[in-house]
Amino acid sequence: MSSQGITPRGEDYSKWYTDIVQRAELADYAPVRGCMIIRPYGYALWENVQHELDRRFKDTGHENAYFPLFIPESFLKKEAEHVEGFAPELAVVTIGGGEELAERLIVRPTSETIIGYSFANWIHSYRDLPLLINQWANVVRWELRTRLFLRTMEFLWQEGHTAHISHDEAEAETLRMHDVYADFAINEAAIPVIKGRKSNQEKFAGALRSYSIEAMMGDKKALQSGTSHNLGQNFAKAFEIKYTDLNNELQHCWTTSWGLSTRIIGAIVMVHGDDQGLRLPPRIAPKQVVIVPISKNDDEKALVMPVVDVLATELKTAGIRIHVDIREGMHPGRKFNEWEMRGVPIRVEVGPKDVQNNTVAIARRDILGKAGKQFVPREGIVTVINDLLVEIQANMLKQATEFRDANIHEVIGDYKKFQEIVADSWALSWFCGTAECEAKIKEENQLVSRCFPLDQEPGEGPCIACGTMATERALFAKAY
RNA sequence: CGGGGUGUAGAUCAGUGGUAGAUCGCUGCGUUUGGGACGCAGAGGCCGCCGGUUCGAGUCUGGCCACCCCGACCA
Repeated sequence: MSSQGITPRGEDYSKWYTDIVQRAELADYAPVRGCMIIRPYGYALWENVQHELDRRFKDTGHENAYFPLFIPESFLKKEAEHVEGFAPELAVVTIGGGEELAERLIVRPTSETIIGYSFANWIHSYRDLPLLINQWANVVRWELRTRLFLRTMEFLWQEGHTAHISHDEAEAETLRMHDVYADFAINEAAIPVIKGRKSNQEKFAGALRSYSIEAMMGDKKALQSGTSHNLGQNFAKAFEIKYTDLNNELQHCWTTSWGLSTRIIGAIVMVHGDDQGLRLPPRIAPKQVVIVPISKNDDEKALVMPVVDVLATELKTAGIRIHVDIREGMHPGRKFNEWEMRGVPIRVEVGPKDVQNNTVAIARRDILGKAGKQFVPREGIVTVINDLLVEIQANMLKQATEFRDANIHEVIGDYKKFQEIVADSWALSWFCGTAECEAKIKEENQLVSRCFPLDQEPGEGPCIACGTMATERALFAKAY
């Protein structure tokens, strides 16, 4: 049976994750090394992610565009750090139409270079700035080890690219999009992310500064799921993205880039999933409500179905994403388990007793068993469901937040304790951020700093690695 | 690329040198349906690939390949 025998979440986390992703029909491995087939249910989830992000990008004034999959090798080589950072993970096309190519083509690992080329052509005057572009695309990185959604050779994402007249404006844009990601993660995906700045060692290849949102998975590992980069003038200089300012002088632009990928779906699975399977936050669940009609015979069916139809129409009209499970010959219990496994937030049961009593049974996915099941009057059902969807969304965020907070520990100055903490959870410690200290921690704990959280109280304390006074705390955790 | 595993039905896996198996799923018919129903019938296999030993190999053996897990690299 497809929904039986799920590996419990605590037993073997990797196995549980792969199991859930495949059984809930989000995605499968493709017969191509490290590549993924996203199934309709998984893609519907991604479409909701896209919708919510696009809605925000519209508010921030970004426009969608599309750039080529193939990038001339020479483009990548124009920015030294960038090519160095990506070189090991590039897929390169050397033959086209049976002929060896004069210049090799890179399958984009990200589009800064080809977009930089375009920006150089589009921007002439300060009046053309800021230029705010977003692209929905696939990219390819030749990863050594892959996992469904979390790391695949090819993945889908959105990448935003902008150009500005000053460093400060570019920095403001970077932080604005950083906020957009955090807002999306917290309010749509119910993932309580921590906003932070990457250390110099961990920042994007070619960037001045990188910011990320960091989330805690169910096994207490960290997952970086949305990054924003202030690229300074590095790419502008490499691609000659220049404008004429008010004084008729040529200036280089200041550019940014930021991206969020299908990896967020893996995060949703790992943050919210339980022993019973997937749990999807109502706001992005492809199906928010599943209606299961129950009838023993044709008479009962004739009684129940008209009520189900009315109910379905009411909910659909109210803009709720519903599914009516009319499969014959499958017992209700089986359907209940299947939809729980697929993470649908609310199940509505309609049987002869309900029709008689003018009620329906409502079961919520965030609270399983009797405690989460109630019989409510048919009248005003839309309001009840709408309120419950909001409540479930809030409860899932609350549960994830409590779990996260219970597993972050502040460690000051005590390296031994630091090592004990990071072996199993997250540590927040004063950190000087030098390459030497980063290397020491990596060597001795097999992990690097996740970020310097923003919005921290000013102060200073001894760097956890070297003991010299540091002015910022960093988060440390094992990561995907 | 290092360390550890696994390759047998759609899935999960048994299989002691001697006729290829179980459970679930799938198809058909009937009975069922408020927490994973049942009966009967059926379909489905180059036992990862190539060689060796043997009268005989899913089983022993050599090589190759693929996949999974733990690292290194990374979103």
